[in-house]
Amino acid sequence: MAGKLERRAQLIDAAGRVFAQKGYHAATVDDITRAANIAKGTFYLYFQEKREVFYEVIRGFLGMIKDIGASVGAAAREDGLVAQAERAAHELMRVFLENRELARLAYRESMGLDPDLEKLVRGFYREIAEVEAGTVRLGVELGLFRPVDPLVVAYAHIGMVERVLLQLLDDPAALPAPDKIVKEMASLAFEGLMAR
Amino acid sequence: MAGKLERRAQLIDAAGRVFAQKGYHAATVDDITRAANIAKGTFYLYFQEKREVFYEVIRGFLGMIKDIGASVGAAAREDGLVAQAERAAHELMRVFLENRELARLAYRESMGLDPDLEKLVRGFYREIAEVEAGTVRLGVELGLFRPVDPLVVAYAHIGMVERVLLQLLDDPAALPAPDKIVKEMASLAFEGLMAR
Amino acid sequence: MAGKLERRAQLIDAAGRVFAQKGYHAATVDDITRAANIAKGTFYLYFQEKREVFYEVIRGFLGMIKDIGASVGAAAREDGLVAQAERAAHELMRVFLENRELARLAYRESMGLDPDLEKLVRGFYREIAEVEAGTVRLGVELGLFRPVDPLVVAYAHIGMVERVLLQLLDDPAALPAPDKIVKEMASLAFEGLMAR
Amino acid sequence: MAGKLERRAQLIDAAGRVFAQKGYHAATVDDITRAANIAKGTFYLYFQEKREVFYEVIRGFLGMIKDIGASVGAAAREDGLVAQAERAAHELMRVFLENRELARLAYRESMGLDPDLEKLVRGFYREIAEVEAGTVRLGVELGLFRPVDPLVVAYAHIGMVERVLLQLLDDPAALPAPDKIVKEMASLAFEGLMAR
DNA sequence: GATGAATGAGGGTTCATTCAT
DNA sequence: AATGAATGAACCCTCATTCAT
Repeated sequence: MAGKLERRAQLIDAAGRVFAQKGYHAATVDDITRAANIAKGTFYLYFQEKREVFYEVIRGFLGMIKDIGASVGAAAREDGLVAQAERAAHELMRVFLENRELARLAYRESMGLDPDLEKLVRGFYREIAEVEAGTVRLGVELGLFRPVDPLVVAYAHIGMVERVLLQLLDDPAALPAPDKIVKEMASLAFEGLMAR
Repeated sequence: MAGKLERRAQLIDAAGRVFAQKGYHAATVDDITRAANIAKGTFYLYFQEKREVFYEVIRGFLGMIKDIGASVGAAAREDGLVAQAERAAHELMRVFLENRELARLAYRESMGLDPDLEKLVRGFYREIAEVEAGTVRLGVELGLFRPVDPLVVAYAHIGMVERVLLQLLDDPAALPAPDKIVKEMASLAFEGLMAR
Repeated sequence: MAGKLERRAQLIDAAGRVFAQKGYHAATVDDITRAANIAKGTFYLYFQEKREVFYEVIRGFLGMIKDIGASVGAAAREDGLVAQAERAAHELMRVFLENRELARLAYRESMGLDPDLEKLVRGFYREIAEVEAGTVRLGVELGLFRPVDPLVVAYAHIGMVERVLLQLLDDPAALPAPDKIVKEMASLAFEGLMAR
Repeated sequence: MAGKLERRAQLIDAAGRVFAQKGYHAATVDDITRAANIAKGTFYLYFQEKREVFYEVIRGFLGMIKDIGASVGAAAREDGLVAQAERAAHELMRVFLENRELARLAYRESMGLDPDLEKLVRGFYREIAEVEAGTVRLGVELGLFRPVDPLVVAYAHIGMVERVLLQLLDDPAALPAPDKIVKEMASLAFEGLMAR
């Protein structure tokens, strides 16, 4: 009954939990199959090698993030860029908080393990950076924003969010409440620090 | 003649090159000792275990970054916060560009290998975040900056720089020249995006 | 077909031969798996570590000895304590002679390798000493024996047998024939040395 | 000032303490030189290899035991064999109790490490067995003892003493006081168990 | 498809011994 | 004689992957 793909998905899910807890290297194929309640050999009916599940785990997580962009972008445009950015930040924060360990994992170990995976991650960054750069460019063209290099600004925005979110996962008590953080970062990005 | 500490430093250096190239797990102690032209066993006269050199490699890199803060801070204060920030960004960029592989390594593998190492890295972030937050707080108190949460802003600044630098290491051709990047980021941080 | 336990038993057997020949430390896991015609890694499917097989090897040997006590004890009681003791001594001698190398191994290396193993050996001595002490105590109560400290006598008996058997294994030519030895020791234990 | 031989003796002494505490294999040459307050390399000016010190440590201990035989034998002969035997047993007990760890060590690890050492130990047993056998033979010839095989009896006596003493070292509380033990064993050896 | 026993390459670490100073 | 840094062989154990059932 369980089709090949469901089974595969279950394995990716189990692997995600195991990797998130122990990291890629410390997690054994045995750990994963035990977590998925299947025999060790069965694993290799669904994946060629250990790295392949890891790839899928990360791909899944990055997919969740990309979906945010899509869904926020798909939502009503009328409420302005700032509101849209805030909504996206909120969503992102939710995804990170709901998948803490996975988020940390993706950040920690997605580079340097495997060329394919690295390509995936770089592609992910390029993609979201381009989306963000597109938004910025639009704002500039509309005269809403100063003339800036859209790509640099895009990466800067990504980094801001990334680091603050990771910090939030590591030590939530040290930072203000999520809503406050989102507001602060949005105004930082749009308004800058200077007093007027 | 070569004191114990120089020897240790040479080993850390050799290990840094090996780790940077192959990553922590793929690098063997053998690789390191071969790179350092010593026998395998000699390694263990200077380190208790493989993780220990890695710790030192990362510590060295983080130290270089912290030194920037110190040296820029020590330089003349009169030229204002903005100029100071730009100088720090330039220095940071230089360190990253001169130690590309090490920088990538530190970002890739400094988390999740070892509790001690993790503590080191978190401490590093906390430290530089506090310094940055202090600067921001000062700016607010002087009335130069809007009232903001200094810590959130500090982490945001760190993230901005971090991500842009990593992107610069990965694909320099995609971004503007370093000087341009520094200016862009400084104005983004201080002025924000909004047209006035 | 071969159940997990048989396989384990085969390994213990092979290990016994290897350990008996080379001693615990000189024997490598490789030696053992080669003797058992299996791959090195397979060993670790059946034992957690090298010490564990050794433990089982010793446990097996001590078990053979304990079984003698049980079987002799279970045999007819009517023929008196002396005859029973002689029968036990004969059996013991047979076990030692049939497992020379194992016997020597057990005497050589069962102490000081591992706390668990040490506990096993001490428990073994305590157990057989208590059985023997029980027999002695019974003899005293029946008025067959002089009043003595049963435990001291028990250990003395064990030591007598032990040392003579080890000597027999080392240099059989220097001692009388087994039957003669058994008789001599029995009369020494029961009658003492004194001329009457 | 410290002649070569004193130095060697100090090293043997230090090694004895280290071996007694950790056993032969767990003790490193480093442990020994540290215990002797000398540099590692210096060790090899006094011994060819690790096994050699161990040999000397064991030889020293066996020598202490042989000296008992000599000294007791040298003492007045007039007081009879039984008294002499009791005196020897007392002395032996003293040596064991004063060198607990060394005694255990000699019993545990003197066999199976090294052919030379094994020859030493076998020679030791043969020697004391022959002395004891000589005494027994004398007793028989004098008509004090029954006609017995002196060598079997000698090994039996050695084993009795050995096992009881080792048991005393392991768990003194389980046995009667030393004096009581000596008396018990002497009467067991000479008188046997039988009620008259 | 599923199982899980078997494989064997690989790597970190120890430590007796050597040797240049 | 003494030192202690350097050596490198040796070995235990792990674990991704395979394969017979």
